[in-house]
Amino acid sequence: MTDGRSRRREDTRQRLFVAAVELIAEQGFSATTVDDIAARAGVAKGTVYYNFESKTMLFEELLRHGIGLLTAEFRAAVAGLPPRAALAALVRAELEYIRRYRAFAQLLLSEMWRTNREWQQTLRLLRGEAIAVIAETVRAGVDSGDLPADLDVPTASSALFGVGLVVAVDWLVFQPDRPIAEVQEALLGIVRRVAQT
Amino acid sequence: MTDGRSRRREDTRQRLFVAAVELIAEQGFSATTVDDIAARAGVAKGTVYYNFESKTMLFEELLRHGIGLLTAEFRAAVAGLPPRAALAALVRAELEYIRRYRAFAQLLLSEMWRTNREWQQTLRLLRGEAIAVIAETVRAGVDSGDLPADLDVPTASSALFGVGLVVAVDWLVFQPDRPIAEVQEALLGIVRRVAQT
DNA sequence: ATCTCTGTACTGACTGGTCAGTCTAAAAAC
DNA sequence: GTTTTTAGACTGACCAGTCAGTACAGAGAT
Repeated sequence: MTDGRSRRREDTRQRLFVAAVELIAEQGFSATTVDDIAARAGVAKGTVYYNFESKTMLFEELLRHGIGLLTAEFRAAVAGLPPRAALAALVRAELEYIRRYRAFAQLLLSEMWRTNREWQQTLRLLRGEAIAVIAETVRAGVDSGDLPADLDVPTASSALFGVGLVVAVDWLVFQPDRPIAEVQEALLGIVRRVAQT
Repeated sequence: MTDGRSRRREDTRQRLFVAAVELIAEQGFSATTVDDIAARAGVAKGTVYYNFESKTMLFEELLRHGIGLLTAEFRAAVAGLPPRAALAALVRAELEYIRRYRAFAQLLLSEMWRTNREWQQTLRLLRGEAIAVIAETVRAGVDSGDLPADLDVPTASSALFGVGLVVAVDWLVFQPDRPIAEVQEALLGIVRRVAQT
């Protein structure tokens, strides 16, 4: 599993992920061709189909990989913190993630609210996993009295997730010269004020 | 201009707009075929090309039409109001618009942050027109001292626009049974708190 | 009133190109 | 010697855009 052979194969898969995420972020899933992905990754087309079952499966595995990473960072960020600090840590983690994987964030923003696509079910499930971490934190805050008791936990959680995504990507696309630290401050300010009881 | 012939033609164009906006919101621009649009509108494929130069031009005219409407409603909403009331009116107008044209809002959210698409330039321009109305209002608020003097006007304006879009569409897609009035209250609450000096 | 005539709106079969996915034989990596 | 990758020709489905032809409303002409 970690011998030379599979390490090599894992490299190729990573290169294909990187190529696919960039192209799909720019153009969308349908407008991106498998030939493009192979060319950008510097591999032959056959290699794509040696490593992935289909274009759709490549995309689904990409989604799983990307959101899995995000969920893991969310979990690491909140570990052991009290509710209010944990909430701030989540915002920081989300923005840090978007800064590192901006193409994936852009892709998520564009494909997240689609309906009637083959991979839509997968995406919903994964989105749910990431938001569940946020929801646990918000729930803890409500239970401990740190957050307003009448707060709608699932709604607040998904709104928090979406707001971070849209504000950060908007900033990246339309004002790419500005430092991400500013977005982070602005968002933290918003969340802090909103969370005030 | 308003005789039977052009009225009929205008009807057909409207039907094509409606069909196109629904399909593109669900599937995206590239995944939506001209045959699909024609079929949903109940016309022959040739009719699409009789009324529009190309699939891309149909989409661009659709964007112009939809965002033009939004911009007009923004202008009507703020007319004559003092800054803080105008800001609340803008949020209300945006949500009212999204409630009425939910498919168009979904489409906007999905295509807004794309790069490298033929119609991207048009979309940026139109987005700028709508946000300009928000920016004028925010600017007036800063000048009159109703809003913090150190507020970054363009950033705050585009963030406000994007946040309304993402929160409302997220609600519509993932919790469609809930009344939009709740989103409106939640968003107004957020904006009110954030705008506090 | 009926009868051409004319431009407008629309039709749907067809074309040329594009693209996901297949296949092969041989090379390279391990 | 087994796994992974290569290069790219090929197939079949699909799809944007075209075009010759139909339908029909209304505007004179008789």
